[in-house]
Formats: sequence, structure tokens, C-alpha cells
Amino acid sequence: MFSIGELSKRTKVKVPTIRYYEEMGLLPEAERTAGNQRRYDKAGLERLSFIRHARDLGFSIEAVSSLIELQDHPDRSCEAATDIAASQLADVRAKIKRLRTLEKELSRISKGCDGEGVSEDCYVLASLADHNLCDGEHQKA
Amino acid sequence: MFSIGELSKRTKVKVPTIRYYEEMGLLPEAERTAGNQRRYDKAGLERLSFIRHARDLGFSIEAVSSLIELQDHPDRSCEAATDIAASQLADVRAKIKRLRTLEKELSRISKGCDGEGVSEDCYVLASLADHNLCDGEHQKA
DNA sequence: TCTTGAACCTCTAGTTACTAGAGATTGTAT
DNA sequence: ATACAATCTCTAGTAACTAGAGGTTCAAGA
Repeated sequence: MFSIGELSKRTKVKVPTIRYYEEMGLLPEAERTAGNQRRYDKAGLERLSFIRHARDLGFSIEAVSSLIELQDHPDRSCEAATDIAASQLADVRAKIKRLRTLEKELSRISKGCDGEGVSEDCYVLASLADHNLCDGEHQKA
Repeated sequence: MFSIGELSKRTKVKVPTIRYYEEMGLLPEAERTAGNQRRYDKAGLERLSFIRHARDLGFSIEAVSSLIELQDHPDRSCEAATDIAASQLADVRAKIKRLRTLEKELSRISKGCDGEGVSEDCYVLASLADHNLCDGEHQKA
């Protein structure tokens, strides 16, 4: 059994974040010492590693919650898990796509001004002011 | 002079968001009718277009604020503007890089399970549980 | 001119996933 | 026994909005 600080060190998840996960229900309520401090064992470590891994891959807390639920029921169909992963993948791909559009446009705009002149002549500012100066395919929607 | 609803329609920025921008100082306080409703003119429209354009490119409110400040002073050096743009570009590129790593890993994991089995045998869940099953280069840091 | 209903007003609270800090208590090493 | 790092709970803050309550104003038709 080890303390929350020790768990934090081993998983590289910050102490307040661990408490937060507990509050959110990702981690079960930890056992406590007589003095009310949390104590963890191997199971706690493994679960937190799972969470951290999933979070690192960009899964939302809610998604992680569902994934844990599934992991806790080895006999259930894992369709939901693959769905969640697929949806996360689609999400990531959509974000990449959008960011690439932004990158193109930002890069083009950036190149238009070397920063040595005054605002009035700045291509960066002019581009922002006038949508006609850009490729115009970077709307949010 | 036109209403906030009209401004919203023309810029595709939602009404509450316009009010929010005013509160944040991105938009100057609008003129009001006798009955306290906001009225805008061409200048307001142009400024909001500028904001929307910058936000679409991913600039933070704070960055937009600085950009506006510069635009309001045509005689100042525009170095800050190009710096902001360059930093935003770097940011976008960093995000793309990270997302590409995630995409690779998620895609690999996703392919490992077709969702027809049970949790116990699910490669998605197993990968999350055991970091050794993945390429391991997708930490946050 | 009167009425009605859409549009407007302000204010508060909620969203995501934490982070920071205050003030009090506990664990552990000397 | 004592000191001090680590822990505890609780509140508030972050970014950039969004949603909703409860009340007022504007504009168009009768």
C-alpha cells in the first residue's frame, strides 16, 4: 500500500488530478488510513495507468469512463470500445484536417510581412481585416 | 445603424458571443437606443469581421486583443503582429505533430479489434491497459 | 393608436479537465 | 518528542463561450 504521492510519482499523474479522477468516478474511492489519507495498491496503479494512457490518446473523461466500465466486464461485447476508439480516431483526423488548413493559411499570411514596417502596411493585419486576402476556406463550420 | 441580431447575421457570430466580445473588450461598447438596445455601424461590422477571422485562425482572445490594438495604431511597428502570427503558426504545427502521433497509434489500436468479441479479448482495451502494447511515444510532454 | 410577438436586455450558471491556493491535519524520520 | 513534508477538504480560477430565466423594447399589422 502506498500514498497518493507515491502513486503520482509512479504514474506521472499529479496528485490533485488523481483526486479529481476519484471525484469523477474514474477511480474507485481509495482506502484510507486511520488519519484519512488515501492508500493505493497494485490495482489502483493499474487503473490509473489505464486512465492516463487513454487520456494521453485524447479520450475524454466520459469516454474513459465507458472504457473502464467495459474493462470491468470481461464477458461483455467490446463493440462499444471499438466504437469509442473509432470515433476518437475520426475526431483526431478531423482536427488534423482543420489544423492543416489553418497552417497553410497562417503560413501564407506570415510570409507576407517581415515585421519591419508599420501596422498600416502589415500584410498580417490586412489579411485579418479583409477576408478577400485569404483563401477563405478556414471557417469553423 | 443596425441591431445586434443583424450584425450577428452578417458576421455569423452569435448574439451572445458578440456581447461576450464586448465584455472582454474586443469590441468597444456599442451605442444604445433610447431603450438600451445596441446599435452598430460599418465600423462595428468591420471590427467584428476582423475578430471572427482571427478566431477562425485559432488566435486566442488575448492575441486578437493585441492584434486589434495594433490595427488601431497604423503608425506603430507591426513586429508584435508578425510575432503573434508566427507563434500561432508554431502552435498549430505543434498540435498537428501531436495529433499525427495520436492518429497513428489510434489507428493501429483500432485495427486490432473488430468489436465482435468480448472485452476480455479486445485489443483496444488491452492496449490501453498495457503500455507495452503500443509504440509509447504519445505521452503528453 | 394599439397590440402582439420576435428580438432584445442583464444576470447567473454550466461546459472540460484540470490547476492553484488557503487553512488545517497527519505521517514519518530524527 | 518534535519538526516538517505530505496529506486532507474546500473554494475559486482557467478559455471561450453556451443556455436559460425573467423582464423590456421594437416594429409591423389591425
